Amino acid sequence: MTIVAAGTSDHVNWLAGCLGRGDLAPLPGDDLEELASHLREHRYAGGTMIYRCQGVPERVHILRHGRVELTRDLGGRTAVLQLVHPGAVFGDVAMLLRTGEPTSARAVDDCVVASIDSVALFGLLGRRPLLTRRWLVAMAARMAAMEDRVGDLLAGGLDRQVASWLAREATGDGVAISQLMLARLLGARRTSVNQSLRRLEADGYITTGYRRITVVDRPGLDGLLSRR
Amino acid sequence: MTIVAAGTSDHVNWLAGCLGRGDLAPLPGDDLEELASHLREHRYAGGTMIYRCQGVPERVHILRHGRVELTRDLGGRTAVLQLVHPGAVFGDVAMLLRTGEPTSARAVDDCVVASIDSVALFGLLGRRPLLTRRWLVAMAARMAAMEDRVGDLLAGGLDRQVASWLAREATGDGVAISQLMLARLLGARRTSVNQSLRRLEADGYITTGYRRITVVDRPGLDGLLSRR
DNA sequence: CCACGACTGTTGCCGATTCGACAGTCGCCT
DNA sequence: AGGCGACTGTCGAATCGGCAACAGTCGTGG
Repeated sequence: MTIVAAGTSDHVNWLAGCLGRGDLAPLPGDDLEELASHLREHRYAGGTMIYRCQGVPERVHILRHGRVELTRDLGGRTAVLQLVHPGAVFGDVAMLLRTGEPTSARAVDDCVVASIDSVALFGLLGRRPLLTRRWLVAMAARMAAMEDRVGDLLAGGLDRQVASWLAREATGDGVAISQLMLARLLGARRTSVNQSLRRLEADGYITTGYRRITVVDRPGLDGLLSRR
Repeated sequence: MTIVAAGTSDHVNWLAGCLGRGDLAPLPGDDLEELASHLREHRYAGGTMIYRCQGVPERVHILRHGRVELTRDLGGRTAVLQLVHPGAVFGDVAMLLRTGEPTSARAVDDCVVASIDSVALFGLLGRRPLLTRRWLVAMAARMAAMEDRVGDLLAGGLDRQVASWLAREATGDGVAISQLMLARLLGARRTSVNQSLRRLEADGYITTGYRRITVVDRPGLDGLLSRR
């Protein structure tokens, strides 16, 4: 892990596109600049821990590059609660609620993570109403994603979960993910996920490769989810 | 459903205790009063729909009495995403994101629901920074609950889910809930939930009655969840 | 360019859950 | 008090996913 000073102008530009739906709650330039001035950038190699389940967290993180998984140890197994994408915030819930952070964060790929001291952010939210509003909208977006996730988990069989996850996560040319990680994300065994994937492949919806899943027939996949 | 004008002083007192953790983001009296002045109160009989999955919602709701379930129709079955308790907000996520409301709300018991026009609330959040901050904290609390929920769903077998739900939901003398509703809440079949309950009962953790589950040995239940 | 670690494909068995069905109980409403 | 609708308890058959094990493939780093 290396540390890099932040707060330069390209940080400000980058920040403007973060924190969820900027179009719904625009931020003035000086809010962005003050936020950027508090940020410090860290790099983490793929597979390393960013933090472990801990007490009240000292920093709130914004992911710049790579992917981060938030995990929780429950019942002897490790559940992956969320896969964080660039531009998203993590660690803020515990900070807002003043509770211990109940999850651990692990870099899936090589990552660049910007972070801000919890106390500084807390003060900032008090002084900058528009930042608070933006944060609220971003939190709502995450909440909607979490509700979708719960819906998937409740809805039915593993095939449906796999299909739903692919429909939501796969961009144009597919997803780079190992079957093992996908299995942990869905709370299932790798062998079962493998079988689901092969069924979807046999039905012509996807193709699979090494650490990669490609959606071939997205309309068909969507239809699968709405029909059944 | 009957409509009652709101905005009286007892509404203000009641509101002060709503919206999650008030201790973390206190609201001045005039913020509360303005919010209360916009509220209208509706009553719904148990079992009736408050709203169905719809377009952009016109009102945001705060539950005053009773319980409300937020459901989503997926894959031919109805999944219960959340069981709303008095003092909690629902319908705000879609309003903040300007999207259609993807869930339906049904009164489980006889309910009293206060609601505010979406546009009015939107304006209010713009004018009242402390209200926005409070709303953010309340949203964070719901987010934490949702993460717990996902953890339960990922963690393991049905017995664990039932135990975990009971540990979280059961107050002093138990919960009033039918096994069918609990099953829909956990995404399982009623017969399976029935068997889990009878196992927990046989092990001396709970007793069951008509539409009621009573936790007899809470320490044991907690132990069950942390150990395994 | 080779070796090793990580990942994928597959199989048989088993326990857990679902499905469909039915009988008995509870409580509310008339 | 009676009747009806909702809820609970139970069963066997079918299905799904978990478990354990192993062989084959990929790609990366030395």
